[in-house]
Amino acid sequence: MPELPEVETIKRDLHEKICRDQFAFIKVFDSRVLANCTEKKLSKELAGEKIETVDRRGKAVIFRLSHQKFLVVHLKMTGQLIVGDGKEEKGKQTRIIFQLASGRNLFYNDQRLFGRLWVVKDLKEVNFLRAIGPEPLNGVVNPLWLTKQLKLRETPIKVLLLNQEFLAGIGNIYASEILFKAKINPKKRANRLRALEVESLYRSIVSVLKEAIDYRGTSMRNYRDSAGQKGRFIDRIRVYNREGEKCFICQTPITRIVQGARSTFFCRRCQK
DNA sequence: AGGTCGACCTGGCAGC
DNA sequence: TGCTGCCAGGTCGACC
Repeated sequence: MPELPEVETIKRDLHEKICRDQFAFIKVFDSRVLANCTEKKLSKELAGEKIETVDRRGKAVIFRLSHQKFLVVHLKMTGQLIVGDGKEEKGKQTRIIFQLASGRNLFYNDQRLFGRLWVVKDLKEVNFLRAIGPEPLNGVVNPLWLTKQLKLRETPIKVLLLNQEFLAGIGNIYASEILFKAKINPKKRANRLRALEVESLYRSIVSVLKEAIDYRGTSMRNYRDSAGQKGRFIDRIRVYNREGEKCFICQTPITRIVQGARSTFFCRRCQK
């Protein structure tokens, strides 16, 4: 579910709300979400830990704690991190409740149980963080870097955008949206993009992700922010999940294809 | 090296 | 109403 803009929204809100608060008591309702520890170990490791910062890397939320320790949360498709004032009831999908010293609760909800949490001393202990590519919005990624990287890849550009070892944080919604904005056919091989297309792709990656952050993400189905609110970028979506509906530019019906077992949406006329 | 597919799960929705 | 099948924002590992 949550891609870079959704996770960034959650990260900013959590940093604002619970930074400097402290974990008090942790209750686990489904231990399948614990990637590298038991309920007992999680409670023991976190109890008394102060939250120094809340960060993001790709689609993961990273709580930096006192005593050189990190809580890493990957929300996968349906995970949510929601802050309550301490009076809210546990929901059907609540898998963990973190009670904070301030009396508030941090809920980890996850319908499909794909999400995972790690407690580590070193972020390199988390496999996907070791292999993850650069952040698209932090200045490392630029047209020159993109040009060099694309030259090395024969894979269809849509599939490459989903590869987290290439770039961190882009998922299925934004991959389609970025390529629509850049007017690039999702089936086009990465190394076949012309200089102008690479330039356009770079600008689209940055502008689509930034705009989606401004709108606090996209709520297709399950996504909610840390207050349980939906993201508003759904109103700015141009192609995702719009099969058969008219392209906003040329009125051609939007096409759905399958690439790497995932749906891709695009306009046959605008994206040559 | 790159691709494709199934597995991991629950639940919403369309169609019959 | 209720059943079946399909689909879902992510990733991993097996296999070709």
